[in-house]
Amino acid sequence: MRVSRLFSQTLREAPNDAEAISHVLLLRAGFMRQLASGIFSYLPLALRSLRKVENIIRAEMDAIGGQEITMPVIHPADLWRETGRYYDIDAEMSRFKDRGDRDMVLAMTHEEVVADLARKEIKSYRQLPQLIYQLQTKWRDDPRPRSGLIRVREFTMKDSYSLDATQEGLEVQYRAHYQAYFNIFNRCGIPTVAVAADSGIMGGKVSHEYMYLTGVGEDTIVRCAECGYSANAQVAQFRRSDAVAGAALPMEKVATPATKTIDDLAKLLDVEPRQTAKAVFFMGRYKKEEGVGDEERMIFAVIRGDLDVNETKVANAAGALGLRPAQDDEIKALGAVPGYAAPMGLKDVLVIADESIVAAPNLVAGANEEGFHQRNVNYGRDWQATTVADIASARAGDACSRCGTGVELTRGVEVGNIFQLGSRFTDALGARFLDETGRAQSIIMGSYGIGVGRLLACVVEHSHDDGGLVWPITVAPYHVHLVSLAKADGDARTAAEGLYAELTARGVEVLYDDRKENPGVKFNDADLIGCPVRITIGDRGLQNGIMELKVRSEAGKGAEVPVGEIVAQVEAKLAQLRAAIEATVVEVPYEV
RNA sequence: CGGGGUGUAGCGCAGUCCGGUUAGCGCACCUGCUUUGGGAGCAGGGGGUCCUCGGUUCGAAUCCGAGCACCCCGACCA
Repeated sequence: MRVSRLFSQTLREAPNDAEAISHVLLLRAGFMRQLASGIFSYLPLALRSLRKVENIIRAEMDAIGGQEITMPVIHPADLWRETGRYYDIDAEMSRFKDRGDRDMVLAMTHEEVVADLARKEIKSYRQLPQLIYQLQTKWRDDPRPRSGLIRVREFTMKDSYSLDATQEGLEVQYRAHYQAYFNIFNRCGIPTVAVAADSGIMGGKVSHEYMYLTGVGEDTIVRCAECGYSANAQVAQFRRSDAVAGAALPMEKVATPATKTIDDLAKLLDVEPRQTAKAVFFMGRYKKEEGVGDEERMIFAVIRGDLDVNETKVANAAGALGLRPAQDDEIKALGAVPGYAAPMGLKDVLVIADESIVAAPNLVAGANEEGFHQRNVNYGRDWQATTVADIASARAGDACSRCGTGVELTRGVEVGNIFQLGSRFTDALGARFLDETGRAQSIIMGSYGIGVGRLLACVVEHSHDDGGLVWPITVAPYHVHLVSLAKADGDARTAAEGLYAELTARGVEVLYDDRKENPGVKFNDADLIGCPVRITIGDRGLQNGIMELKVRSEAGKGAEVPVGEIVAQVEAKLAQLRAAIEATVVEVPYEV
């Protein structure tokens, strides 16, 4: 491709509304342009890189038996009603009517369509297992797109779906994805970790998220350096510190004016925070039926005072689709006193208690009266929870649930996820097969996603410098950026045109800067666009019989290469870069 | 949805507080000449619903009201 003919232009200055480095560089280098919040056009350079990512994904999916298909972007709402997700999912799914007044939705994922295909196509155990996948547009009306391609509303996702006769079969396909995903991310040049995750709207039990660790990430990951335990903070487990032991004492009301926080309270009564009980109120959203608004229920979460409540865990324990903090007037409406709420004597409230509460005797809890607390509150004797569960958030330094070492918290971007779905969707849609004995059985499903654009953004976050992008060879839009310093016909131009033609003929992808620009402009653009290898051809070098070959990722001046050796040296360098990436593709032990 | 911020040429910005010639600067773009190995120089030139609608006023980019868009933090989410 000739730069003079390239559709996009580079920008000297970044648009003011770009903050994340991947966003800034992809805009400046002319890879993409924003149309609306979370909606982007991908220009020729970006599309080339995206296609390469997609082809890496295809190769790995095909290698584990995947068959590529394409499913519709627009689905009839009835299909989503059958699985119930039409009601479970809120405004994130966009809905509209077609001309026949039929309810339709924009696809945010494809479990429903796959289960529908399965019920129509799969009749016999002989047809199983299957693995189908697609690379296709998703629309998720995210309330808060941000950071360029890291979180968008319209995006391309690779989603694959496994269909199996048995749970064991599902696990085989799940493990195949587990490794294939590492292969994909490594080939794209980014390190990732697989972490235990919440399954969210997918349901199911086992799932992993693949995290690229970076400060710009929005997910918090709990990791143990000692034993390797890693989990999304939403579900991360840890060992709670011991409670202060003692025989149960009689309850005793004490005046505690103006103690809205646990710290104030502990100080006033001269106890440790872990000797108190903390109450947090949420409104939980429950399944919405046709034509009816959200049904909300008050949830009262109780946890030991030294711990923090984890909303995802509370929602799961309470069976709610989502939570929001309760307002003071909602709390009062139930007869509780904000700041002094007691778990005792509440009615019509779902009480979720953390495991830490049950084992801790003689806690200080609210007295349900402004300015008063109760001492010596004991679980079981004085109050009961609807559910006792793990609803605590792990913090840095908390003891690892496996080995007891202090855990670390890091931030990450989720570039992929894998779910063992089981038969939730196939049961809902009646997707069954006949087993060897002629009995109908539910098809067992798994689903597996990778955000292609987000992955590309992570590659940029991982690989750039002050000059711009530094593409791994595997996803670079072009292999070679050929800079011709010639502004008019002459030896340099002839040599550049000749090399461009020769490399292209040999299958090397070349971006050829044939513009009549000053050298500085061309070098800066080459650095910004970030192709792995740059060749510079100028009259000065040619007079000495050399061209310059520089590797983008290596500092310093490039190498002077005799004209006659340039093609061979370029090919050798490209092979070397490929080999370096390939060396990162290794077996990763499977961890649940 | 809550909090904060920003909307003036393709990009970056000034002008707005305190209303008043023809709305300005840098980069980018076009023409010519010169220059030519790390964002060149000179000269000439094109490009604007000053986010939108309404109001105040002799007069609005500027003041008032409403709305919209985009960004950041949070809620939320994959």
